[in-house]
Amino acid sequence: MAKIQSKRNSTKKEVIIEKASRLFREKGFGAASMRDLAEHVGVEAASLYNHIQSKSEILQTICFKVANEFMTNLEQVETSPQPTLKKMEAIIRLHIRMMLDQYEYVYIADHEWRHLPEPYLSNFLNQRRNYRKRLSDIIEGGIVKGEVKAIDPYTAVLVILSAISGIDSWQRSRKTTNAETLESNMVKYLIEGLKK
Amino acid sequence: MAKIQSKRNSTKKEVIIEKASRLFREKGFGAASMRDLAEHVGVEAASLYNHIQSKSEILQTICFKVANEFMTNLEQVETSPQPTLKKMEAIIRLHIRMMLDQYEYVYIADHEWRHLPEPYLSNFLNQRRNYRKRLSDIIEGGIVKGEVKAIDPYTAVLVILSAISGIDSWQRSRKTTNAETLESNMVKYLIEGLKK
DNA sequence: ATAATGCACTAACACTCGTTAGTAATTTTT
DNA sequence: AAAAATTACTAACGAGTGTTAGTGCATTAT
Repeated sequence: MAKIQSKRNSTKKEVIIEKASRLFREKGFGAASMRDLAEHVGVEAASLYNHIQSKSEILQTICFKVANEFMTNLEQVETSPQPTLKKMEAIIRLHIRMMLDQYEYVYIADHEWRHLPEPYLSNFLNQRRNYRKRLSDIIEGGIVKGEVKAIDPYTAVLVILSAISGIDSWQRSRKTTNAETLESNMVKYLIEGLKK
Repeated sequence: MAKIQSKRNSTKKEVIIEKASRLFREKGFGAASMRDLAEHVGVEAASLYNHIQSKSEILQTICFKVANEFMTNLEQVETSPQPTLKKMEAIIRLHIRMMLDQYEYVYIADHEWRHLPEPYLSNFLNQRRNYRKRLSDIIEGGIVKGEVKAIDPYTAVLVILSAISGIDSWQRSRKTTNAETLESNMVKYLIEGLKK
């Protein structure tokens, strides 16, 4: 290896992706330029290409990293023997926590996936559709077993996921509210709507 | 007046803004180009500037049009003598309906406001903060009067607004669900979380 | 020690961007 | 009918875009 690694335990590629995630969130993927990014990394724009292949490769990495993380967790919850409401609570809590401490990444996967080039775009949307379908299957199963109020499962999924992804506008406006309070308030509201 | 107005009852400026709203939503403000827009309007890019002053003027028009519409409605609800839950239901229903039939505009005001130039950006954010504060005041008033469950009002506002703004991802994936069903399912879930 | 690799640099290419200037045609106002 | 205003056009501007080529230095592997 050559020069100093800016951060311990991270390759330069990881540093680039980390800085990019911040930039993409602040300015949007389209408005963030490679020269912008290079400046934040502390290098010339052309040098970035020694570590990455393209601007959109960064976006792909971020989007699928997030997607995989959620998918992995969902599989664990699906195979666990908890009652439905506990499953949903676990999923909700994971989403909130991801939103709070991997804010940049999650935000981008939520809002900037549009700019993925094909075939990654279709792939991503398929994964997302699949994820939501499986979430709504959990809720539907809960209704059948009589553990959950009779509500349209798709609507419930929509409400839950959207509500959590809205935390971003929270983060900006109220840094005073601590994370646990927010999390428990949110869980309370969202789970209450599922209880019989 | 000169040439044909592409649509009855709308000036060319309105046509431009209408087409732009579609484009801005699909590609994002940054990625949508004036030449793109011109093509949709059926004119050369330079000709657009006979009707508008700049690209960001379009964004401003859209964002503040939406903001004003919500503000006007909020004022009506605030001064009406309904119980708190009815007030909230009215607001929720308006938001859902706006989302369903002014989708493009609302989406842009929700997602593309970042690209507003100052001082419009600050202005917009102030209005938004004000709107949310007043919403949470309504809920807080309901709690004091014992009409609403004791829940953190800000969290409730966040959940409600975010959930509704998530309808966009619905619109794309399930055109089969009719609007009234979606609206009533959503109201059910969101109001249930407020009931004692 | 020598060869091979890794990585940052400068320069540049081939676009695309929002926007302006200037002009001609058409329509509206006087 | 003459003057004024409206609006679409072509051409072009300067700046910014992602990205590639090519060079040279520093580190690693042989």
